[in-house]
Amino acid sequence: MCGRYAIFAEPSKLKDMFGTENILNIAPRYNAAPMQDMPIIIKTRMGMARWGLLPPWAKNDDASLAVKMMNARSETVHEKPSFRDSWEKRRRCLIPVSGFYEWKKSANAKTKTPYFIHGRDNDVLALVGLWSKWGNDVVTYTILTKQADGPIADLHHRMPVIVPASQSEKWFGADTAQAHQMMADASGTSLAFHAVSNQVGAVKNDYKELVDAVAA
DNA sequence: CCAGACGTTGTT
DNA sequence: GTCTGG
DNA sequence: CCAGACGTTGTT
DNA sequence: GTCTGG
Repeated sequence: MCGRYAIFAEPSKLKDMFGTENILNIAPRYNAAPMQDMPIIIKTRMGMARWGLLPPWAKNDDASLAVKMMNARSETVHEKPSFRDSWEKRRRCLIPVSGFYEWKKSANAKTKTPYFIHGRDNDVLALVGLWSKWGNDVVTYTILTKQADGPIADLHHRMPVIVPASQSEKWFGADTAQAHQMMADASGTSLAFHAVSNQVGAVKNDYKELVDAVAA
């Protein structure tokens, strides 16, 4: 799945990659966590939104509800009450990430090791997601997931749905059947990963060395 | 009818 | 063990 | 996702 | 808001 990630690309590079009409002056992040405001792309605009989808019918700005919606299974997203509305109304987004983290438990489950997963060529990855608006100004999003393939299948059996940035227009223009097809076709074969410091576990830590390789 | 959930991953 | 905060 | 808290009364 | 469970 995807419960922590990094985005440290130059804002101008994101603008070029996704062809957005605006640019966001965002600081590099090495340890983005659910319930934080992060950049997302909706069609040709880039803006900030809070990670963890709060459904429009929520009675309050309910953090315990929203945080559970940080991921949505691509296979069943259309039928879940929490995501249905966003799915049917094509409230799609792309989440730019430099890479994301997964924790692998040891065989005896006593310890866990964090890994940083990134594109083999270190390009920014475009994760697909859905967004929702609650009230007048709470915009939230979720990251879609699917069965893992490629090198990281050894690490985890689920992974975020990743599409080439060049398919941005296709993603936003697709009907729901085509969108499902795009997600089914998404692959993790061009990913690579390495073990990183346990320091990434604490959300308060947010510095560039977190993505550096350490002995596993 | 009302009350309560509404999610994922991973582990058993 | 379970919930909350980040 | 992980880390860290998990409580009350009364006082300022 | 809508569905499920009781």
